[in-house]
Amino acid sequence: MPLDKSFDPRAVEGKWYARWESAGWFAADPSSDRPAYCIQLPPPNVTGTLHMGHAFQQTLMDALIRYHRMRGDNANWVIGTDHAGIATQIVVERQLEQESKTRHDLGREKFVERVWQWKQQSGSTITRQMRRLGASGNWGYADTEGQNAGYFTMDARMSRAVVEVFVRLYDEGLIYRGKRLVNWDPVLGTAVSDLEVDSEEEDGTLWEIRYPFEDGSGSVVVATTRPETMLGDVAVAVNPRDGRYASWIGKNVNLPLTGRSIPVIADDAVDPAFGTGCVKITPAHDFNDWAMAQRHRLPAIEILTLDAKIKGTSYDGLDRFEARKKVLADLKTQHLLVSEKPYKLRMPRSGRTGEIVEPMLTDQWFVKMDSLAKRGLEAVASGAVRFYPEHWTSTYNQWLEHIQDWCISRQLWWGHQIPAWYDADGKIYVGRSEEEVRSKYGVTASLRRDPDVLDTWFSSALVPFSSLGWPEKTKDQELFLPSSVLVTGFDIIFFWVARMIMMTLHFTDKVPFHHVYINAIVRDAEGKKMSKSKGNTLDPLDLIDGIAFNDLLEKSKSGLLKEEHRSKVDSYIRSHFPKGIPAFGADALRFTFASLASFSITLNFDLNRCEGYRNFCNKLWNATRFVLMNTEGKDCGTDESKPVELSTWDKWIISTLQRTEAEVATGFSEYRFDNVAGAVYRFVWDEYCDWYLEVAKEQLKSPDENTQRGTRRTLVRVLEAILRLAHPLIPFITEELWQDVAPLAGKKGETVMLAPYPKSQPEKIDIAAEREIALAKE
RNA sequence: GGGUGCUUAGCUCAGCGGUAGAGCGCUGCCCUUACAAGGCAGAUGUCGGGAGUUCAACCCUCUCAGCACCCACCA
Repeated sequence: MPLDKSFDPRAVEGKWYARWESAGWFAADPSSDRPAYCIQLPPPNVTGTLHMGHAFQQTLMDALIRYHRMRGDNANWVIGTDHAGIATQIVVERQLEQESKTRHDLGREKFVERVWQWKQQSGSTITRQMRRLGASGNWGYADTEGQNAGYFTMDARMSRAVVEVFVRLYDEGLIYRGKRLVNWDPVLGTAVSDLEVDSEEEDGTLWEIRYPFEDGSGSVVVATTRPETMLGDVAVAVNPRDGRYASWIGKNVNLPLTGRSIPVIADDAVDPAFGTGCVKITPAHDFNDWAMAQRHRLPAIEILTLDAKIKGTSYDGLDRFEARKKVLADLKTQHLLVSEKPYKLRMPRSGRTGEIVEPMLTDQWFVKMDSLAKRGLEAVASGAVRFYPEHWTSTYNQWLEHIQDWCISRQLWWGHQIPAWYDADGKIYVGRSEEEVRSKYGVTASLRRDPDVLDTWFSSALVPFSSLGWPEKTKDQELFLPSSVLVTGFDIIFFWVARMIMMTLHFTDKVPFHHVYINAIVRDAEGKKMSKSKGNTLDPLDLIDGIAFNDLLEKSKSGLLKEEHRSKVDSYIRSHFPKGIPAFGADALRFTFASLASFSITLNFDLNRCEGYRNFCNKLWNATRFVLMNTEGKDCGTDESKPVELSTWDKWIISTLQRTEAEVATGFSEYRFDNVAGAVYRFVWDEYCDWYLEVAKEQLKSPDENTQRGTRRTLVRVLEAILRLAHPLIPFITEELWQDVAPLAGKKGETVMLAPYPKSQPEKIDIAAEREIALAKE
C-alpha cells in the first residue's frame, strides 16, 4: 500500500508509542553485562503540566537514551515525580480558599490526605504528556505506586531513604537544630532557604530619623528603609574611622517612641559614605545587624510575630506596613523625621509566594555544609564530574566556595516530616521511628514529634541513589550509579545539582553522574522570557496537535485575573497567532529543539523553525514514498550472490553517509544536538534528496540489470540507515517508515528503536567518488 | 562589589588562524507523477568600536561600548 502523499503525524504517533511501551522496550535489563547508560530525569512537580522547558530537556534526554539503546547499551532512563512541598501545598490551600476554608480548619492529617487526593487526581498529567513527546522513559522502574510513572519522592521507598539520610547526618553531627535568624515567609508561615529568596530592585524610600542623645547634647541621624524596625533597635553604629562621629562612640541615645536607652557603637561594617554614616541596629530582624550584634554582644529584641505583626510595644498587633505608617506619623509629630527620599532597594521576596521575606529568629534545622561542599568542589576539580558547557563550572565553584549552612526545615504540612521527637523538657531525640528512639535512648515518657517537614530539595538531593534502592545494597546501584549524564537547567545548579553531588558522594562515595549538560532556557522567538501574563507561553502539546485561534485565545487568557494582562495577552495572540497554531507533530517539535540546542544560554523558540522541520519530516516521508514506489516488489540486491553495478553516484552517497554518521557520533559525544540535527538534515535534504534521488531516477532507467539492482540496493540501504540514524531525534516517523523500508534492505527486527545504530565505516569512504561528484555538481 | 555569557545576512543562530555559513524571510521563474510542507535561479553582511600579536584575525590579546544573566549583608 503506497504511503499517503504527505506526512500526517497524527496517524502514526499514537500507535507507535503504545506499541513500544507495551512491548517493554523502554526497560533496562537488570541482569545484563552490557555497558550501562543511565539518565536521571529531573523529577517534575507531580501536579504540574509540561512546559516548553520540560519538552526541550526531555527531547534531549530521550535522544541520548535512544541513541545509546540502539548502540547496544543497557539504557535506563530513570523517571520520577517530585512532591514539590511548597508549590503543591499552596495549590491545595488555594482550593480550600475557594471553599472559604484554611488548612487549619481541616487539621494536619485531613489536609495531608487532601493533598494526596489532589496528587492522585492530577499526578498523571505530566507523565502522560511526556509520552506524547515520545519519551522512552523506564516507567515501570522504581514504580512503587503501580502508576507507571516511576518513583514519587514521597512514596514509601523514597521516604525511607530520606529518613535514613537525616538520621545518619544527625548522628554524624552534620545536621543540627538551633535558633537562628532565617528568611521567613510570613504568609506561608515557614522558613525558606537563602536560595528561595529572590531580590529584585524596587522603588522604596530612604528615611532619615533623629535619635536624641540622652544627655541632651544633640542628636544622631540614622538612615533606614524600614523605619518600623526601630522599635527593635539596640544600638546605633558608626564607622570607627569616621572623624565626624568619633566623640559620640560610647554615648547613649534615647530611642524615640520607646524611651529605651541604646548605645552608639563603632563597627567597620558601617559605610561612612552611605546615608548619614549612622546605622540603626535591629539584630532580631536584619542579617547584618544580627552579625554586628554578635560582635558587640548586644541583645536581640524581637518586635514581630511570625505573621509579621508588631508585638511588645504600643504598636502591638499592627501589621508591619501599617506600623510603618504609624511610626512615621508619630516621628513626624515629634519632629524627629529629618527627611524622606525616594530610593531604589532590593526587596527580598519569597520565591514561591512573592511575599516580602522577614528575617526572623526561629528554631530551625540546618545541614552543615563546609565539609560536604569541599568534596563537591573536589569532584568537579578532578574531572569526576564535568559540566557541558564547561563555563558553568565557575558558577558551581563560586557558590560552593561561599556556601552557608542549609536551612532544611519548613513549617509546612506537605512533605517528609522530620524524624525528631522531643520530651517534656525539650530534649531532642532523632531516629528512624518513635520505637527506635525509645529503645535507643531508653525513653518511656511521652514524646512529641517535630511538626516540621523537610525542604523538598532535601529529598531531591538523594534521587541519584535513593531511586536505585538505597539504603539497601542493590545491583542497580552497581550498574546505574554514577549515571551517565544529568540534563538540567542552570537555574537549579545550586538547588539540585550541587546538592546531589554532595549527598551522593557522602553516602555512596560515588559521584551521582559523570556529566552535567546544562541546557538552554527556552524563550519566545524574540528572546523574551515566556510568561503567562505576556501570553507568549507555548504549550508543547499545542505544537504537536495544533490549536485553533479561538481555543488558543481562550486558553491563554484563562486564569489571568488582571484586566491589563488579559488585554495584553489578547493582542499578543491576535498579532502572533492570527490563525492559531498548526499541528507540527512531536517529531518536528523534537527536531526543532535539537536543532536549536547549541551551547548558548537561551533558546529562542521560533515557530518558523518548527514549520521548517515539519517540512523536513515531510521531505523524509516523500523520499521514502519515492523509494518504496521504485523498489517494492523489485530486486533490491538483497541476494548478495547476484552482481550489482555501483555507479560513482552510488559510491558517493554511501561515502557521504559514512561522513554523516561520524558527524552525528561526534555531535552526540559533545552534546551538540544542533550539530547532530544539522548533519542529518543536510544529508537527507541536500545530498540524498536533492542529488541522489534525482540521479537514481536516471539510473533506474538504465538497460543494465546490474545497475538497476545496484541503484535500488543503494536507495533502500542508505534510506534504511538514515531512518536509524535519525530515530533518536524523530522516533515516530522513522519507526513508521522503517517498518516498510527495513525488509527491502534485508533488515529484520520488530522495531527501529532496537536496531543497531549506524556506525561510520571508514573503508566505505571513497575519496575518488567524492571528488568526482563534487566536480559533477559544479 | 564579585562572576558568567553574548554582540556575524531583515529575523533566529552556527562557525573556523588562511577566499563569510544555515534555517526562516525576501526577489524571479516553474503545479517537471516522491514532496508547492516542493524545485531551480538569485540578492543580502567593512562578522559591535578601537588598538595589538601574526605572512594572514570574524576567530588570539588588550581596551571601549552595549545587552543579558547569576551571586553578595550597603542601612
